Amino acid sequence: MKKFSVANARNREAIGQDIVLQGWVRTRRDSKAGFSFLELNDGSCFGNIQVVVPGSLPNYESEIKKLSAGASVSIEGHVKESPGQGQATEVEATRVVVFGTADPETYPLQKKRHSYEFLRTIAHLRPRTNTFGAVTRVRNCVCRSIHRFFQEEGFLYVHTPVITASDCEGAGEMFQVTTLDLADPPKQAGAVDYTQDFFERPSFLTVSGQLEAEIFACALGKVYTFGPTFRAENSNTSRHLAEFWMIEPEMAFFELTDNMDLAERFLKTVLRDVLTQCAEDMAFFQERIDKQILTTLQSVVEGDFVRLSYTEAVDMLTNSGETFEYPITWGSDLQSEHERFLTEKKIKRPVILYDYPRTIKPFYMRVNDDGKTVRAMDVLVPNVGEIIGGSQREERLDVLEARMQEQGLRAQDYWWYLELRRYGTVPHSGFGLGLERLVQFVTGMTNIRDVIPFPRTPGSADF
RNA sequence: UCCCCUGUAGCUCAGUCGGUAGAGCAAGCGGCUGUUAACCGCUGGGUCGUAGGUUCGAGUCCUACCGGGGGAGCCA
Repeated sequence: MKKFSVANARNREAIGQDIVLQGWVRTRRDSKAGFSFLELNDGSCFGNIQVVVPGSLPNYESEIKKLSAGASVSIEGHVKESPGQGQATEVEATRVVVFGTADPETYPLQKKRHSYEFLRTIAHLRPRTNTFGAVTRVRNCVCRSIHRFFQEEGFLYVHTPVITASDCEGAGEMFQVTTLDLADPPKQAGAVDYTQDFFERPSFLTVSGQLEAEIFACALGKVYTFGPTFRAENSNTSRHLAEFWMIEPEMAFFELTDNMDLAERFLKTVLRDVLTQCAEDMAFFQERIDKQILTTLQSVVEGDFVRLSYTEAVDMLTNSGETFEYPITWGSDLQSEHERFLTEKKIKRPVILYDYPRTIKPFYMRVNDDGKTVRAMDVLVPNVGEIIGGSQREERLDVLEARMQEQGLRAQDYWWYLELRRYGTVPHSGFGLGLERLVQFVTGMTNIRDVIPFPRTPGSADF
């Protein structure tokens, strides 16, 4: 007999076949007519398959009648059209093998709604819930779509290092990596002697692969990274993780408008793929998580992103008539409330803001001819806020050196980065996208800790 | 890190003005049923986050700590 996934067995085309199904019991309902219904799920799709188990099976009284949520089984049976409502097919079991029971007295998952807070405390079991199954499948779909998009656009997937010895990435607090004995580190003149550490210098977990990605873009054209990223910021919000996955494309011969075009095309492709490939999971998010999610995603796919310069955005906010907690002044960074107003209330679509004041952006962003702004861009989406941050990179050696000096950075720490400008420099651009924020946006899940299998946040690294 | 809220049964929560603890779901038992968040009845289930304090008396008021949530900052 052939093994079928639940997804395949639920398909009408399976009717008439003798199959094997293996998975976990979601519920059991008994009929006093002498048989039982089992709802079985194996992760292959959102829905369960209904298995009808006749009372004539030899282990019916001894095992089947004791099955409860969470038990694991292997079922041999015949697929037929279901006479009941709610499913196209069902399986009439001829044999049921119980792999493992799940004592209902102690099994934490019940046939009811649990809070996400509680489910986080049982991260080893929460993938068995409807919501986390759906999140996991959508997250997988997003990742597949990301790779497909870049591969079809001619990008090379490059692996930038997770461990970095340069303390100069400047994108936030870093986790230090060391093999020194922290209780008694070797010392030299009162300070820790890092020449005795594993890499013979202080080293850290990466906060961005961008600078290394630029190296490959400046040799091979279009590249992207997709890997884990670490921030030791003590930020406790529904949009931040200490360990998250980031996608960073980097393109030679791309100016900022090319960068914006790519970002827009990229997001639309991913959303379109999720809508078509995860329809059943998305219907669940629409029903139980966010009643607007399908129309929101659909409108993003169909319409153009609105592009506004920072200066235009400041004017729009100033003239909006809206009262904000924080004042709007040209030259200071926009607050969350400002960004949310633009993308959720005023424009009600994704917004790309660009040409930010140079004083609030990092050294590597290209300075505009006005001398006051840089070629930065942020993509803002409803509900999540900033989902993409990127820029055209400064390719002029002298300007870059001046910018580093302006921001108090030592040129020798960046010697290799500067050499990219010294030898065959090219205009280039790129952006960074947080995978979990994208999954949040797509699913409507409000807490980022519920779109990653094992969230790491300040004070929390269980499982 | 700051501000606000919160912690009561396995889970989700109620608990009034300070007077010895409640519901729904889950579980166990029984009934009913081609059922589908099944339904009906009965039963068991509690160191009220922790430690102090006020009081004749604290789930309730006060303080500290711990956990969780929301918002802010930082960012992706």
